[in-house]
Amino acid sequence: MTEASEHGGATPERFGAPRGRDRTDGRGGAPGAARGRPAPPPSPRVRLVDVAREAGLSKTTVSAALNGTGRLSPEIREKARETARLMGYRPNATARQLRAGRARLIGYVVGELADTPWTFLESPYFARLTGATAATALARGYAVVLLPAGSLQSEWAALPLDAVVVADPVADDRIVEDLLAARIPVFSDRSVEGRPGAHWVDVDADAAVRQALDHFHAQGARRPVLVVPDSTTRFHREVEAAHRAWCAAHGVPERAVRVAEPGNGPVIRAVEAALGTGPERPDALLVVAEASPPLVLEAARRHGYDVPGDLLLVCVSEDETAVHTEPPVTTLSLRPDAVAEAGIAHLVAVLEQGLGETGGAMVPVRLDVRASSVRPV
Amino acid sequence: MTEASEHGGATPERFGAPRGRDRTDGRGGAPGAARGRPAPPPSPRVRLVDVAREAGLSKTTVSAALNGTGRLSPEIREKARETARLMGYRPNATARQLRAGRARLIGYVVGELADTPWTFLESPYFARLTGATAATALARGYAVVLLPAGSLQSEWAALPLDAVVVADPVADDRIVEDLLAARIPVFSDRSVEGRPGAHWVDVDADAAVRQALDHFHAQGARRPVLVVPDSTTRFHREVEAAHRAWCAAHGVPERAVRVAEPGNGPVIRAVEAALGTGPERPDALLVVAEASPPLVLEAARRHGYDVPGDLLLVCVSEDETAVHTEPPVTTLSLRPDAVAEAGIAHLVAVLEQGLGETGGAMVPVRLDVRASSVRPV
DNA sequence: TATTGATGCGGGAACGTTCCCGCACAAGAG
DNA sequence: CTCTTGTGCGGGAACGTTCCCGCATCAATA
Repeated sequence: MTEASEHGGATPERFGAPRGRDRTDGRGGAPGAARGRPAPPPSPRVRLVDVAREAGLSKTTVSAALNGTGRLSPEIREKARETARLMGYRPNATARQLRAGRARLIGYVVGELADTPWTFLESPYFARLTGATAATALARGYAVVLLPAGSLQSEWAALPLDAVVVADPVADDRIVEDLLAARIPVFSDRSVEGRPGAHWVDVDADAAVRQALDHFHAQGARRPVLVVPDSTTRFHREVEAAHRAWCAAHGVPERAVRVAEPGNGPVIRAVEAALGTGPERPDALLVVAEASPPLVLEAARRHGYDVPGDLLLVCVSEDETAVHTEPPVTTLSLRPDAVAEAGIAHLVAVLEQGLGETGGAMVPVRLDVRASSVRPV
Repeated sequence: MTEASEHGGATPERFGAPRGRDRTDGRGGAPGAARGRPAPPPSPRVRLVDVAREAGLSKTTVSAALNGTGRLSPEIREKARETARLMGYRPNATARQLRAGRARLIGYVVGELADTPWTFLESPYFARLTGATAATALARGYAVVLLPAGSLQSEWAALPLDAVVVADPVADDRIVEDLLAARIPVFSDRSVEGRPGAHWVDVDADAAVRQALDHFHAQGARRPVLVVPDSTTRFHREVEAAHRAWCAAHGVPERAVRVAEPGNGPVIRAVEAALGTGPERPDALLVVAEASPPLVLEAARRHGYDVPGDLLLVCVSEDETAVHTEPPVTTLSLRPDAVAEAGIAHLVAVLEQGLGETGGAMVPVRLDVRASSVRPV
C-alpha cells in the first residue's frame, strides 16, 4: 500500500515500439495465422508481455514481481516494477477474473414500489444502506453493481455476479426466483417469512420497540400509539408482537395503525388516523414506517397537537432533516451502516469459506433522543 | 427476447456424468499435466464444451447456435439450444468479456462531502440520478458499479471499467485525476470550469432561472430573492449570471445569498439570511440549493411569513415531500432522469463510435407549479 | 569432485469464450 | 466426369492473466 506507487508518476511514458499488433509467435503453427487486421490504432494497451519484453524478462517473472509472489531477486523484482510503472501498465482485470474463477462482483437489487421504479433509493434508509454496502464491499475487494428490480434476466445474466444483495425482500420480485434458479447466492437486509435458501441480516425488533416505549413511559406517556407497515417482513411482524407484549406487560391499551404501502403519503395518512383514534387522544406516537420527520411533525400540528407538550414523537428514520426541525425529532435508527457491514461480512464469509445454506446476523438499533420526545419541565 | 426462453424451465436438470474435473486432452502433451486437484465438488458449473459433448457437437457449433450466428441447419441449432437449456448452461460472462475486450462496466462516483462519505446519495437529486443512470445503462447493456468518492485507486483499479460517471464534479476528488491518468473516459452530470478532457451533460441554467422568475413576476412578486450554492459548477455560475441579467432586464434589485456548502443545515441558514435581508422584506424566494421543502417552509414561517400569502416559494428539488406539505411547494426539477439518459446516451456513443474528446448535451428543466408559488385570490 | 539442496527464472498450460478458417460433402454447370 | 460454388460443421488460435512445474546455476556439504 505504498502511497507513492499508488498515485505517483501516473504519466504513462511511451516506450519502444508499442507493438504493431503483429504477434508472430515463433512456432511453425497453423498456416495463414497472423494476418494484419485493419488495426485501428486507438489505444494499444500495454500488456504483461509488453512489459516483459521491454524489461528483458518473462511474463511469469513480471507477474510474480508485480504480485509480490514467487522467488525473485530484489533487483529483478524492482526492475520489473519500474518498467511496468514507466510503461503505464495496468493489469487486465477481466483476464484476472477469468483465471481466478470469480469476478468479485455482487449485484444490488433495490425493490420496486408499484410501477415507480427506484423511488426506494430516495428513502434515506436505502440510500445509506446502498452507500454503506458499496463502501464495505469495496473495502473487502468486491464491487457492487446496481440492479433495478424490474431488470430482465437478459440484462443481468450477462454479468459475472458472485452473489446478489436484495435490499427490499418485501417485493417478492421475480428476480429473486430467477437468481436462485441461476444458482446465484442471495442475501438480504431483512428476512421474509417463507422465503427459504437465502441469507439475511436482521435488526433487533424487540429491542427497538422496547427502547422507544420505555423511553415514552419514562417521560410519563401512558397512551402511546404505533404506526407500523403492514408487511410480511419479519422485522415488522416482530415489531407488532413486541408492541403487543410491551402493552400487556405495562397494562396500557394496545393501539396500532397499519400502513398498507410505503411512501410519505400513505404514512402521513396513517399518522393522522392514529392521532384521531380512540376515546382519549394519544400522548405519544411511534412511527415505525419511514416518513419525512418534518411532515410527521406538521401532521401532528394540523391535528392540534403540541410536540412535545402533549404528544411525544419518535420516528424510525435515517432522515437527516429530523435534526433541523423545531423541535428536533427523536429518531430510532435501524443502523443501515451496521446492517451493510454485517451483511457484507456474512456474504464474504459464505463466498470465501462456503458456510451453511441459510443463516443470519442480528443488528441492534439506536435511539437518538431529541426534543420531540422529551416532556418539557 | 422470447419470454419463454427467458424465464421458462429454469430447473437445471443434471445430465450424464457432470465431468469429474479430469480434463484429459487427447494430445500427448506436456508430462505431468492433469494431476487430480483436491477437487472440492461445490458446483461443477456446466461449460460450453460440456454442452457440446452432451449434444455430440463441437463447441463452435453450440456457440453459434446459442448466439444465433454461423451457418447451421435448423435441426442442429435447435438440438444445441435444447441441450443447453436442459443442462442449465449459463455462459461465463468473464470469458466473454475477455474475448470481447470490453467488460461493459461503468463506474459511478458520487461526490463526498467533507468527511461524511455517501451522504450525497441521500439527496433526492442524486438518488434519482443514480437510479436512472443504472437503469438506463443496464438497458443499453452496461452495468453500473458504485464507487465511493474516497475510494483508493487500489480498490477500483481491479475493476474492468470501460468508463466512469462522476456524479458530483464539484468535489475535485483525486479519483478523477487518477481515472484520467489511467486513460479511463470520465463523464459527468455537470461541467466544471477548468476541467478539460472530460465529457459532460448540463442543464439549462438560463431557462431555469427565467422560468422561475417569470413565474414570480406573473404572480405579482417584485422583490424576489435567490439562494444559490457558492460553487464552481458551471450550472451555478450560470444561475447567478442569469439572475443578474433577469433582474437588470426587469428593473428589480438584485438580491442573492450564497451557500458555502451543501446540506440542509447550511441551506436553511442561508434561507433565513435571505428572508431577513434588505430594507424591504422579499416577496418571493427561489432556493436553488437543494434542501428539504418542508424545512424551507418551516423556516419561512418561523420568520413570520405566510406562504403563499406574502411570500411565494420555489425550490429546486426532486424531493417528493414537496407534494405533501401544506401548502404544497412548487419545485423546479433538474430532471435527473433526463440527465442520466442524455449522459448514458453520450457515453455509449463515445465508447462505441469513439466520438470527440470533449463534448456535452443540454437538458431542460421542469417547473412543477404548486400552491406555494401561486398568489391566492 | 560428486551430491544435495536451495535459489532464480522461464515455458507453457489452463480459465471459457468467440471467431477465423479449413475441410468434407452435395449439387449444379460445363 | 470434372470443375466450381455453396452449405454445414469442427479445429484451433486468441483474449491476458496466473500458476504449476522444470531447468539451470551456485553454494554448501560429504
